[in-house]
Amino acid sequence: MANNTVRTRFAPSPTGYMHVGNLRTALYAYLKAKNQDGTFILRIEDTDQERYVEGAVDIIYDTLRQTGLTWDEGPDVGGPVGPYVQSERMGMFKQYAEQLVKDGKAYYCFCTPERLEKMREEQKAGGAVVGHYDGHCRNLSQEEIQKNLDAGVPYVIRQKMPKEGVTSFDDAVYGHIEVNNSELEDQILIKTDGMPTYNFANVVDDHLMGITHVIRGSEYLSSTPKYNLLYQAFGWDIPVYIHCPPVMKDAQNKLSKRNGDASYQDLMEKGYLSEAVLNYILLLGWSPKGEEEIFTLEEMVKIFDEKGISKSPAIFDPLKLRAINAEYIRRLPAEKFQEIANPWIDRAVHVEIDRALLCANLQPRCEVLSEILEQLDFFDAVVPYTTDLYTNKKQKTSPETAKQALEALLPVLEGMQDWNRDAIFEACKQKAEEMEVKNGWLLFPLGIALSGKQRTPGGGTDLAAMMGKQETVKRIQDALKML
RNA sequence: GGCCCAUUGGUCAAGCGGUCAAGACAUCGCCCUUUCACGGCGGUAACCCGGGUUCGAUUCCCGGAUGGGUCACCA
Repeated sequence: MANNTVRTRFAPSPTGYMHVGNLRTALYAYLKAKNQDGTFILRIEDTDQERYVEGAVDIIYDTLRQTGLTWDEGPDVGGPVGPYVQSERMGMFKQYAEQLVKDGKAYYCFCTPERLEKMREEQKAGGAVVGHYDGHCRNLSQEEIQKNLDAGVPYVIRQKMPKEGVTSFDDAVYGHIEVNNSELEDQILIKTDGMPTYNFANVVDDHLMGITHVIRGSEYLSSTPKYNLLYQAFGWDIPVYIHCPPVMKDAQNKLSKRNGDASYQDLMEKGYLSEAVLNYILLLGWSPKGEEEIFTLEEMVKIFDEKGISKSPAIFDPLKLRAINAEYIRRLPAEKFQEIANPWIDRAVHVEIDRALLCANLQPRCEVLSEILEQLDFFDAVVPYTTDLYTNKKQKTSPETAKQALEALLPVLEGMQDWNRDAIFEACKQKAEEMEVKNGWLLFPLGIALSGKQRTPGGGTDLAAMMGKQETVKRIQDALKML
């Protein structure tokens, strides 16, 4: 891998399921790297023990692997700038903060939580910016500092922020953004326990790992100036920022991890295809140049351009996901469809049927694999129904005509030698011609008799072919008894 | 509340001073048809509101409204 190329990272916290918003961030980071022939890095940010969820790291691995977002450097595969698990990097941050203290760009702060609390109350009463640290320890004398240090007074390390002027940066998505430095407070770099704050660790890690493009959610937009002030304090190169708008559940609420169907795992269980999900989230907040919107991962890599990322939040639309999933299913080679449909068919059907023929009928009728279950509920046994199902205006059928139709069909079918789809249909069609009736008049009732349903994956003759002669004849005879 | 950001049909969105304002999903209708689908064809449907700037604003500027984000010894 060449030097100087793009290096992006996906840095999730193992705090639970992977929802589509997270996955989209990973996708974009992967695409950006690969589009430039760069390196995609996985870093696990597991320092929040409070929220740590058992097994969450595996979910991250599994999701990225299943979607094909393979990382070039990461906890398991290693790499030149490891370790890639943040908890294993904890020891190294304090020296960086102390370097800043030496340079006069940061300072020890011995303020107690109680004093901070009191300070905030006073700010509320006065006119000062509420919440900002008042700089109490910013100018302690060397003697005072040493005295406190010697006495073992707990302290944090804070960065000296400029009090005037503006800090600005150019985001690849949002453009030029600037904030007044007076809005920024002296941020804590190292906590009382000696551990770095998230922001600090993030900057140091990204720099040490040579990240050139930081791709993350827009919730970081307003803290980016703080990040940049840190890069500047160290004299490090500032990365390119690509902030992505949030994925919403509706106009008001972000997609929540709690909401079941938002997670990748749940979508898989519901019978969505991994490729389809990836394709949908690609389009959630990003638009391609042309009008094609179905892409393989390889194609995505080729066409991805962060300029296509939109600035406003996008609402997750399950209907569109379904449509894209349906498109993927339809494009599957027949054998492949049968392969992935089989487990679902197994759950619904326990008798022998012609699965190849079934699948040929199922494939265009199935938007999500889980639908297979309800669609095939009539194979084991006819679904209980009433004879008014035979009434169909368009086919001009009724229970009475159905009786005639089935009585006419029964001997035809009983006389079949070769029991296959085309032969059955031909024979039935001939019968219809002979009786001078429309195919539908004759065959619509057959479907009802065989299934007990008006909607089935395949017409009457298809169902007959699938379930076999014996079962077909039996079901017609049973149906006739009701008429 | 301060600051930052956003606002095109129901949804995702193209647009980047002059367009009959793309496309996709959804929806409606027609065709095809042994049900239902697939497929094909067609329809309905949008620039948040005021002011400017300009010969001309969806596009640029300023307000307002609405929505989102952010203001921790959490990540």
